[in-house]
Amino acid sequence: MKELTDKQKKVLQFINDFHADNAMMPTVREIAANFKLSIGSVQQHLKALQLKGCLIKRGSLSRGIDLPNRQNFSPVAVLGTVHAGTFLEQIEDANDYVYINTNVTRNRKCFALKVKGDSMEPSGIVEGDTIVVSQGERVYNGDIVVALVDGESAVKMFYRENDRIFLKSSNPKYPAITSDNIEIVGKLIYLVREYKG
Amino acid sequence: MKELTDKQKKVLQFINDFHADNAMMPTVREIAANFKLSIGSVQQHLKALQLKGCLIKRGSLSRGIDLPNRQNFSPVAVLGTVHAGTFLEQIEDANDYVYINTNVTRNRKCFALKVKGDSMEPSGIVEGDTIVVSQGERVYNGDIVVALVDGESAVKMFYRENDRIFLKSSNPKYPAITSDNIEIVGKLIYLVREYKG
DNA sequence: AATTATACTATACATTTGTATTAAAGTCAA
DNA sequence: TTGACTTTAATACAAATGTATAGTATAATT
Repeated sequence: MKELTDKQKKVLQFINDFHADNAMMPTVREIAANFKLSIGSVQQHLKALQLKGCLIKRGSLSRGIDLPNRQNFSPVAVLGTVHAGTFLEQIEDANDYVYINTNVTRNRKCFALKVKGDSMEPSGIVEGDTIVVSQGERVYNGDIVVALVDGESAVKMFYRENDRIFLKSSNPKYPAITSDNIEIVGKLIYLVREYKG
Repeated sequence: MKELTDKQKKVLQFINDFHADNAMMPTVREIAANFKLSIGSVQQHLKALQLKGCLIKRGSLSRGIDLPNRQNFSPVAVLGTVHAGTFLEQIEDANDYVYINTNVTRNRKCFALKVKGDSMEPSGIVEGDTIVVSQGERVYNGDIVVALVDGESAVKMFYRENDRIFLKSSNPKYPAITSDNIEIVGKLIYLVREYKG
């Protein structure tokens, strides 16, 4: 990316802001109106930004500007609650979503869960946290997973020793779990926490 | 919001997905093409969705669909590292950003920091976490804050007792801090953690 | 039977929007 | 000065897009 002139920076900034506010890219004329410029002048700026790699045109679609470093977010459904240590409560109508950058969710099959309990507290997972779980991932010793043990689900650290799976809480007051009937649902890939009040 | 028909749900879902993928709303004809429908049919669906409050039209702009529950994200700059317990390292060029829903950042002045150290581990804040701090907030006992103590910065729990401020680590191996020269920089409002590998 | 809501097609028209062309003036470095 | 680049304007045209109209059909409700 070459250096941008002041005016080019301002135009790029405006495009960015406009998109953040309106969820759509501005038209040539909307940019022109903002800076009190002519259409041709804006065309020139867009052309320069394109040459410098800071802007992409999508054919001749309307509002067809795109930004190379655009951030994309996709909704991940919060499907239930994990009483970290024991059960998973399924939520009936999944109207709750967390929005995760597609850089993270790319090519993955994900869902999210609300955490209850303190069994993973020393790993930094506390009550109220929302965890994002990716299904069908390869898991290694020490990974944090959501697993089904005899039909009940929990968030635990995964360990395989001599072909036997152990699920350990990071909080020492809970014992490690092992069973012939353990199914790994998915692996933790993301966590968000909102502090309210 | 009234009940949506199956077809209306599908159309709404497509609009949502299209926007997530392309950062712009689809045109009437793009929707029509996706479902192999006529323009008029799509117009009908959009009209119904609008009546049911699930969709907003912005005048007669191109791609002028908007969604009432559209999620907006704004960049929050990651300004440095907090060696949770001691220093704050300032990062020179802030090219790192976290994107936070504007529902959270609304009307706030925020910045973000990378966490190092384990002094807040029992509160679920561990090394590598990115915390979002809001400046100029009113803080109450028990809130987690970023504070300057004699010029050095740290993430701690805030307590005021008899007009004296105490900053406590949740990890008991660190002592509480008190000083005549404590400045509260901001209050923790959000935390994100990405599990890599 | 009449009404209402849904679902769909086909076509025409008006507006919005991107693009091309031409022209002029300013800046900066070789 | 020349030349390259930037900045700006005015205008015209083509493509994309929203909107309106007219008509058919089905299902559920009154």
